[in-house]
Amino acid sequence: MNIENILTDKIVQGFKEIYNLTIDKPELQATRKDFEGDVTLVVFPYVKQLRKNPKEVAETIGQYLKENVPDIKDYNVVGGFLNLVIDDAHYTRFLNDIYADKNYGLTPAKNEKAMMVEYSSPNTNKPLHLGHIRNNLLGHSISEIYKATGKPVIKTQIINDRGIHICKSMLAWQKFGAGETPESSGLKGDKLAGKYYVKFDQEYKKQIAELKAQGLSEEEAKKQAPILLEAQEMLRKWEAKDPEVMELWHKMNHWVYKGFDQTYKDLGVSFDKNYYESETYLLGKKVVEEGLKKGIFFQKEDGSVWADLSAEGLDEKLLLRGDGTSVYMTQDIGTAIKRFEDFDIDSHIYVVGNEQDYHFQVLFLILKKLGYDWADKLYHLSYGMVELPHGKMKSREGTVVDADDLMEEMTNTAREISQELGKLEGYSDEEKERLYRIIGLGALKYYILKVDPKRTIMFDPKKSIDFQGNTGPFIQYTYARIQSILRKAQDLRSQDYAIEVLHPKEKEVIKQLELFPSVIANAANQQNPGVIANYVYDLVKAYNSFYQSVPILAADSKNEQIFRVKLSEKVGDTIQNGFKLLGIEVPERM
RNA sequence: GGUCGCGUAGCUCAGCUGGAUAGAGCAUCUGCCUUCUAAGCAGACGGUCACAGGUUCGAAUCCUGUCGCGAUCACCA
Repeated sequence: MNIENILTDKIVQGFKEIYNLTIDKPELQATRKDFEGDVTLVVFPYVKQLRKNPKEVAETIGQYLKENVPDIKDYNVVGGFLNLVIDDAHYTRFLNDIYADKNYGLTPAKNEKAMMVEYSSPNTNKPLHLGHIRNNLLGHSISEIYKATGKPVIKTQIINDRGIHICKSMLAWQKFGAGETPESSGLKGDKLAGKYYVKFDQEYKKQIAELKAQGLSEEEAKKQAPILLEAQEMLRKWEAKDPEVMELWHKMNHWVYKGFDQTYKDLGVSFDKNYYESETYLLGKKVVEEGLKKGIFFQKEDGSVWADLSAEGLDEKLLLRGDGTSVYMTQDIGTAIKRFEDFDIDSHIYVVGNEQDYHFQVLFLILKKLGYDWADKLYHLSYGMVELPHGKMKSREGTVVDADDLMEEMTNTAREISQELGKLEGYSDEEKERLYRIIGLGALKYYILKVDPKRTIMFDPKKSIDFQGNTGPFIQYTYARIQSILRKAQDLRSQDYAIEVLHPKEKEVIKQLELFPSVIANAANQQNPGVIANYVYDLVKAYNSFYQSVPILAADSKNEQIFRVKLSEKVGDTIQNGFKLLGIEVPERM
């Protein structure tokens, strides 16, 4: 049992017995390095009610804890701070207790309803880019983190496979593609579709220029360009299920899905269930119409249906167009309801960029108005944009950082650094390449996930990402070194130890290990994988400091060797488990 | 203009459910590879926590206002 739980119970009991005062479980903090002690209780909050001075209260509680908690060896008081010294025996015992549990900190799946997590949600007219990488990493990681708290999770994406943008790439392929396929061109399917989406835009711009030369205004030209009219015509045909258009649509989407699958696989993310916009885009209509009958929504003269959210401090929001067709909001209403029908879930996270904050605010409000009791169990995991040094990514200006390219670049950088350092000599090329990928992707994933999701990330592709300091490779490197020790000390791992006194650095490492379960809970509560990343970093810092200052395999006594090897192994396990929550692999060597 | 988010070291970021003297990495500088992997360790340098008020024993953290940056306020998705 970790020391904090023991102590907080005793502190509550102490206040009751001594002062007859009932208090909440206190928050303990780590004692500052410049003071003696391991954990600290701040007594200021209680002195007011007790009308006693802080020092006296701290002394009294300190004395009580020393007498009643065997692991409290001593205490000291500085102002209103009660610093408690914990016996080394507690820490050696703690390591022993958790040593054999390979899943220390992780809670097995509880028997309760699942949570659905939606992320990625790509358009099928262009490849995935850096923004999707942040989205996918967050979605995958938050799913893993919830699973680690025991919550069953169902991962999903909504694939935006319909609409004018899809028709644009289909049309351009039809006109200029000359039958090109992924096989014939050697391009990934999503790249091929993206190529023709760009092609469309080029042609469109050309036509606008021509029309302007003929005397039309910019606005008129934009509306009248023949290629745009053709695309709109294609969308109408699609909605009428024209066989020829449907066939083309199926063919190109199939290419794109295959390309996405490859990117997802490389990125290490996956989905339990896909939803397609083409299958769900009409769903919300019925619900909205029923809501209209019940008077939850209202209708304007042109027949359009609206939600009035002015009482909630928001505007009116369109739900159905005058011609009865649905909009984005309508679709999301329908999709949410369908998901709660399809699956036995009690909550839902949408991993979507913060430019849609307002959309989700409105969506959740509308579902609540419609009377769904799960409406307040919907969360928008809103994340900031990824910005490049020149500003935002714009696909039309070619400043998009492609997801596949970026992953390859990271692998290349890992390869260069590794070769420069002369690491991995003697391993097969295949093995080396596998490790370069693990390291390169580790750098990328860690770089993105360690930052608080709501913050905008500044990403400079030229400078690329560091491999030193607070980075994925730094942590992976520590893991690899631990594995090296374990290979050499195989025989020590099964033996028992008896340690009386700990090296201060060892104690710091175990204190860090003690925090792991609560860190996972925090990460889930805050929906922030960065909490895990920064924790693992702290653990590794503590371990490295220990590793450099005391020998592990050449320790003074056999007991110490065993203890230190086991401690190293546990740190390795925790790095691995922590990184798994971030979707980052860990190398046996590097 | 309304709403929401952000503003901490030269740069990238922690800390934010109020607690002791503000924490890392990068960059710059100094040491440490005959010892378990130096992608490492130890140290130096670097701060009016955007600004101004307020709340209290105590504020980077909570409240109000100001400034700066971004997003959003579409019969786009």
